[in-house]
Amino acid sequence: MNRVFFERCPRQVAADLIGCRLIHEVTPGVRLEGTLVEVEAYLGDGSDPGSHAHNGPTGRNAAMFGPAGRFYVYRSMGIHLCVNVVCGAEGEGAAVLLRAVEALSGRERMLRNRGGRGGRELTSGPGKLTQAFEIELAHDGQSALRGPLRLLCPAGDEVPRIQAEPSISLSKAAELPYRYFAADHPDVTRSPLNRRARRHSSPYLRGP
DNA sequence: GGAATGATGTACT
DNA sequence: GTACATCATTCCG
Repeated sequence: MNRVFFERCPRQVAADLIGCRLIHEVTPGVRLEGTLVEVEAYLGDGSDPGSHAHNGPTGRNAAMFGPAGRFYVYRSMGIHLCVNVVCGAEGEGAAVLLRAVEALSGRERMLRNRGGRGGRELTSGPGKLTQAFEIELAHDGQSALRGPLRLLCPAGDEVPRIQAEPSISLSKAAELPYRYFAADHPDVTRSPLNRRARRHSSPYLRGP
């Protein structure tokens, strides 16, 4: 995985990210690791009304307009943090939101971070995974290619079956954004939790 | 199982 | 003031 990987269309990046690893080396020797099983693409160039970048750069979304391959971390609904990877060309404002992972290592520490909520509730949502992985606002703008918090493509040949779920209608856009998830992990997120998905009764990481 | 709601920070009108 | 790229809790069946 290199910077060119992220300099493509966010939908291609999103599809290729499924099955990749999210790694957070909190301190030397303490390593949290998981497999990405659900992401969501946000297009750039003002073409995605649902994107934080749609109305141009602000203090919060500045990282989205920086070079590809860096994290964009922001506070959602006042309580939770969400983490994206910046994609496309610099200044384009494209990104992929990391929505769910399957925990691989450091599960006990994640469980503590999550206040004891484990099982499917451990990392099955944008706010949950940032809490479990100890992702903070300080990671905003940092590289996703190297550093304590980073993404890694597995060398193996385990290529998960990918499903794309076009969110057929945001109130503002026709068919954006796009959610991608590993079909092999239908249980990682609960059924529709966010209002938008509920409103349009679109399946939210439901099994085949 | 599914639906409604409060908590809470920030950007923006 | 309003709208959110959410989550946990509390209802109801």
